[in-house]
Amino acid sequence: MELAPKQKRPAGEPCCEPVAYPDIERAHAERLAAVAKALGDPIRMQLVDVLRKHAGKVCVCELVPLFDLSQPTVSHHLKVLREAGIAGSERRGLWAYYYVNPNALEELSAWLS
Amino acid sequence: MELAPKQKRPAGEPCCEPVAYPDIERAHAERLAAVAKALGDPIRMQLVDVLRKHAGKVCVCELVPLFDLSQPTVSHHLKVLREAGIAGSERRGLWAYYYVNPNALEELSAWLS
DNA sequence: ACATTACATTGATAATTGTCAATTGAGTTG
DNA sequence: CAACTCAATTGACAATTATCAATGTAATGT
Repeated sequence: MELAPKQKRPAGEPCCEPVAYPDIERAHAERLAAVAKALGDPIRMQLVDVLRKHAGKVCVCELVPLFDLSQPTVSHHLKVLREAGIAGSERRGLWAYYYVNPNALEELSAWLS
Repeated sequence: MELAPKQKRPAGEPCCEPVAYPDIERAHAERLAAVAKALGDPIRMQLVDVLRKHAGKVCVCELVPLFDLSQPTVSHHLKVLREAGIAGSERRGLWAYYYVNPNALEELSAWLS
């Protein structure tokens, strides 16, 4: 958007120490933001919480009744978590089991602290 | 949405150990999700990163040129961060200085690990 | 007072998202 | 094969969001 040469300070004191660097390279920010975005919904946050508390894998048929949502909607949220790398799934016969991939969460957690 | 009595197992083995609990109370999930949602945009992620790296407060006039975005758009993102409790601002004369409120990030970070 | 600067707000718009009903797909049982 | 079960996908729709241009507001400088 070309907003480059905007530095016409009003003669008075400058606003602050010279510059603030965008250290974090864009790619990293995008990756972290993607994970955060996937967590940015209360339903998905609860899904992750349930999955994490059950160290093993949890059947979708157990997850759906936990929420006042249609099965397709829960399925949608699980897909979002999958695509963000936060959750993984595994089919076993008729059922699908979901689990949390701790790496994705650690990545964000590490950056946050 | 009344999807309660859905437990008609197909006679064969059950899908998994009885239940998965929604331990996390909804309010907490909503709070955490709100913070995550605010971080769920690459621009805001970079804004937070810059603010954090500059322990002090950073002038908006330094933040705007870092992005290929209009000043109102950056202002919008800063507002989102403010409303999520992630950032705070302070006016000093003509300028506005933003800073990160570490508590908000810690809250999320703590839950993540 | 008037012009200028910094930032916020408003209004508009295109893109994204959360949700459901209906359907599809895949696996199991009879 | 036919009937059934679990989960994913599709299509539709309302709500939210990211963005910009234009305007507003408040402080500063001349």
